[in-house]
Amino acid sequence: MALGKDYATQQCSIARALEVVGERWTLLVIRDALYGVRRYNDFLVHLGIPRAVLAARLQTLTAEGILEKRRYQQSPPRDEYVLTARGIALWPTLRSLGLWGREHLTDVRLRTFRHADCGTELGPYGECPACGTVVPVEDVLMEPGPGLDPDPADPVSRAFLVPRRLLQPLETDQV
Amino acid sequence: MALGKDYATQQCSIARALEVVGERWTLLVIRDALYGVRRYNDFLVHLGIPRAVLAARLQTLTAEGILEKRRYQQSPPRDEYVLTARGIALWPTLRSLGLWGREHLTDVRLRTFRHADCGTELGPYGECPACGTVVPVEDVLMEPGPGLDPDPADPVSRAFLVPRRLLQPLETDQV
DNA sequence: CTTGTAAGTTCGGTCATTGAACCAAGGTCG
DNA sequence: CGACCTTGGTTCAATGACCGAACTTACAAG
Repeated sequence: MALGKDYATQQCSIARALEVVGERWTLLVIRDALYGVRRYNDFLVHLGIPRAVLAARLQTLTAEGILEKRRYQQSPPRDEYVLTARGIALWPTLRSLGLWGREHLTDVRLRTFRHADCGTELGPYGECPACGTVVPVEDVLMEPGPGLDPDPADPVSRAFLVPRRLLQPLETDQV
Repeated sequence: MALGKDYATQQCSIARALEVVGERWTLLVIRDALYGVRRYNDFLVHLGIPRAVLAARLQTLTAEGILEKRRYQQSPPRDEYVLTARGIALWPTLRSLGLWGREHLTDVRLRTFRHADCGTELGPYGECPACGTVVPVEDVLMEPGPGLDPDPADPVSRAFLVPRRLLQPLETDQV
């Protein structure tokens, strides 16, 4: 556990949140899940995470109600991990964290997020400045930016080179 | 480092951000800095963090330009750590993370954040719904909520039992 | 019946975190 | 003067987390 009992003494919802999502890799797993990744192997190749750590994180996130494990084929038995409402609710946090990283650290535009209905680029908190509304996560269009490697090694990164809606299931087989 | 070279291969500003602020304790140090904590000892007692880890985090955050070390008295020489603009820019991220934690994990209202000018409770991203503007961090009033321990052990937590503006320097000596 | 795939588990080595003890520069008290 | 206090650290041994590689299971395809 990232913080364990230490954070339990903290009377703060930020500390509580970090107990759940503050471990290494966890927020990146959730990010990938928002981008449409659902399968163990896709997380694995896209994140470059050790297998044991990925298995542990998926289990913790499932236990915390952020991901849901569901069988997507019977034979051979295969499960996928899908974000719950609780997990999807982390989108504004990840959006603002990514924006901070872009503005204060990288200075390169790697991805652009737009309101799919009107094409307007999202504001800092995931709202649409044109429509004046909070955009539902499934109506966010993720576009590749100029800073991205045009020929990445793994199939998941390749799938992200074309505009996609958030939460739209990734089908690496069909790529 | 939280993610080290592993994250460097990720073409993503979220991953870059987590390289800098994703290590254990780091976001809680920044949270405390936003709440007005500036001194080594105040961070220490309020967070319950090991001394060596605190020293390491303060150094990293200073090197990354998120905190600034400044001398606040000459004799004996004493330094304090103050947030830079880059550090203050993490407020929306911490605000949305805390809100997520409150809504999805704790269900108890530990603190309330208001626009100091008009008393309206802040919206999910730190904006003032009444004024329709983004509230500057120093104009955010932090109020204790009913879920807080009314008699905490450390003086920093005691200072937080009374409404305070964010970034207002904590003077534990005067409490 | 050999090979392949998806989703893991196991394991030895390395790296980070922890808590306790120690250090140092300068006060303050008697 | 000498003893103790405060602030802000450093050092160190023990524990725990993470890492990468190898192995496992369950099934399908050729």
